[in-house]
Amino acid sequence: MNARRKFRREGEERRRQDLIEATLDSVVEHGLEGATLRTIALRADVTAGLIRHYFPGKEELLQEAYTALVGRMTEQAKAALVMEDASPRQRLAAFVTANLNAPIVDARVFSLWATFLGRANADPTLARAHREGYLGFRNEVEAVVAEVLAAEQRKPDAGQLRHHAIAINAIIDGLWIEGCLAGEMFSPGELAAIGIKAVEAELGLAPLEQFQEK
Amino acid sequence: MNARRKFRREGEERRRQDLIEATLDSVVEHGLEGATLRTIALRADVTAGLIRHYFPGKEELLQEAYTALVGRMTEQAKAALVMEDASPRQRLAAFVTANLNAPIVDARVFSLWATFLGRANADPTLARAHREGYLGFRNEVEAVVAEVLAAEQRKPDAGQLRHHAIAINAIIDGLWIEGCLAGEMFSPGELAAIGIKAVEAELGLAPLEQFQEK
DNA sequence: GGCCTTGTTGTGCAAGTGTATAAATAGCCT
DNA sequence: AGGCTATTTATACACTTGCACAACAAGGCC
Repeated sequence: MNARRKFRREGEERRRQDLIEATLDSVVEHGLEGATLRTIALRADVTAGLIRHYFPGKEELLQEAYTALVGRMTEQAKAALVMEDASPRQRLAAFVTANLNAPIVDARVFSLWATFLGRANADPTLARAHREGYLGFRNEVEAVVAEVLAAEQRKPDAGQLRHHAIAINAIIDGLWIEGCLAGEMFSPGELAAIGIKAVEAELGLAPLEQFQEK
Repeated sequence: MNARRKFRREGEERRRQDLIEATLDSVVEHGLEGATLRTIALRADVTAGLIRHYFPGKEELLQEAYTALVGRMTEQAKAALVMEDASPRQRLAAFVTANLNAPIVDARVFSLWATFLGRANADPTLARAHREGYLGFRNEVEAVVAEVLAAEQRKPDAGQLRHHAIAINAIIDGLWIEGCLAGEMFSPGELAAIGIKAVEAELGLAPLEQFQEK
């Protein structure tokens, strides 16, 4: 007597995205291996069998989900750089600020980032996806740094530029983690302020309208 | 005719440590949920049933493993601070250097760190273990920073001190991650050099025997 | 309106999971 | 030497997992 479940046919792209989103949600909640096909399907309001219609297997689904996550993260981060009519220094500050506030500072995103990255050394596919995202990010940083220094009439060589980019990248990453893991320990905007000061110190820029301590 | 497997009785503490080590190895290789009791037991050269004799269940085993990991990490990190006959500034530099080289910079440790932390927001026990380790670390940083600045006749207030500690912590964490994930992209000692320069810039210390760029 | 493609469901299955518990034996104590 | 006990093995069990496949029906097409 159990009637068969009603369903609607969604467009292929829509379904795939829904499944990926449900996968990320499940991973946040239950971990990588703990996110089962049935859990994912339940969250996508679909039965488990359907997943196999869109993805060859669980592994591929997870990989696509991670790729989508990394893509979204770097896209959001870099979006802060496209500002018209702004000095290089303002753009750099805006970049730091954007990366140290919501939605990039977010416990859910961090959970996903850490969960997937934890398996990077055992899964070359994940490792490569991360590497590409990371290098893209760092290149963006390096480009802005070059602009900032050029505006200050300074001509660092390639090695110095690279070191600045690595350090600034580390500052942003480190503060991002602190914010994601313990957001309530910081007042709004505090992380961004710390980040901007640290970045400017790294580049040897004189503070603008602020006084140095003492 | 299968003879029963031979075995030796190990001391309790020894067995517990072996099991914890085997657990960490399995987590690195297969992930949190992928590390099954049988895998762990195999690695510890023991049968699965024995685990239940030392730990109430899998969850408790994982928690103890994580606690052991965090303890080892913070212990190693802080060990670099106990130096006799060294100026505060030298101690700070040694601290940064120690944290940006092996064995702290290590792909396996990073994998574990990320894997466990990925579940911190869903598992309060893990979250607390991390929080305690992190705060202890940051307090150490803050103490050294205070010494360094005092030696330079500077008297930052509590807020400035806190901000410096947060920033320096971020620098170390961020560079640590870069080193763990892409160690081969950096020449030996390069990360430590970048870190020391960034930290000194953050604190507004004049470089010692090096020239500024340009 | 009826058909036909294919997105979607439901069921089945072998392998593997954590846990429980009985059976064996290693090694200390007297 | 021989027993006692706690450590260790081995087996059993209920349940979940990823995957395979057959049945079904949603919705475009003529």
